Amino acid sequence: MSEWTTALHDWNLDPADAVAKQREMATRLTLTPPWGASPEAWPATITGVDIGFEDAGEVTRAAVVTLDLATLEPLEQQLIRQPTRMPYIPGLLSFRELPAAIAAIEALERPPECLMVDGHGIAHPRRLGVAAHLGLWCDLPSFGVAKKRLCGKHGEPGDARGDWVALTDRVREADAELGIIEDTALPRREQRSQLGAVLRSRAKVKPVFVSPGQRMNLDTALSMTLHCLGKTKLPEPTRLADQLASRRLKRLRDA
DNA sequence: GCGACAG
DNA sequence: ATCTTGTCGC
Repeated sequence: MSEWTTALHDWNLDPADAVAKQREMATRLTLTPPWGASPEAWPATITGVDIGFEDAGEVTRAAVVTLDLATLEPLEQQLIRQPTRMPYIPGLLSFRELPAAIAAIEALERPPECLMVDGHGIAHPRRLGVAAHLGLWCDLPSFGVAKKRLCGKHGEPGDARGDWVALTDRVREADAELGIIEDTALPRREQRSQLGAVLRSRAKVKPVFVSPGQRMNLDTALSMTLHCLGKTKLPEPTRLADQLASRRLKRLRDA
């Protein structure tokens, strides 16, 4: 894991180059979904993506689970294991997790139509969290559902499932182009950017952070997340990918 | 200069 | 993320 700077597909990146690459890629994001916030126009499936590790991080495990979006029944799943090539660096998570995630997605027999990723979408310092990066790479609508905040500020959402508050951040480089500055009429000094939502997915449980990725907006990402909610804090696609990627399931009852 | 910091 | 059992509470 010492030569992690050497190759990620066709990239040859050290941290500074990765950051530059993120700025460039954020430029190519399109926050317009092919369908709206109402279920009638949505695709037939949604694919949950998550990454886990073993051997003190030496091995990366990428799991993808495709569910029928109407019934939330699992249709197909893939699990890929490969040597880890990069350490974890806050803000550069996608460079560590994407190679394996992409391999898992390519292994799917049924082409994914929409991706729900464990992590952030544009709720990232340079607006390119894992979900956005992966959606851009696959050219698929994508959004992120993260368990912790990476950047931005927010209040406390209400107690009921479905309650949410906005996650906003100071305006950054890509924001005008992305169209996420909430009030362009305000003095530059007071402008804020709309990154996503802090959603109470389950009563009395810490909220999750929902943010759009590629070809997606907050309304639709929120609607889809709520629609995919089962009885737990995490929506089904991500929850299932999570238990697949996490080694505990394999240890307890390997099947 | 001092924190904060997805998985 | 991961190392880890039982346990308190809705």
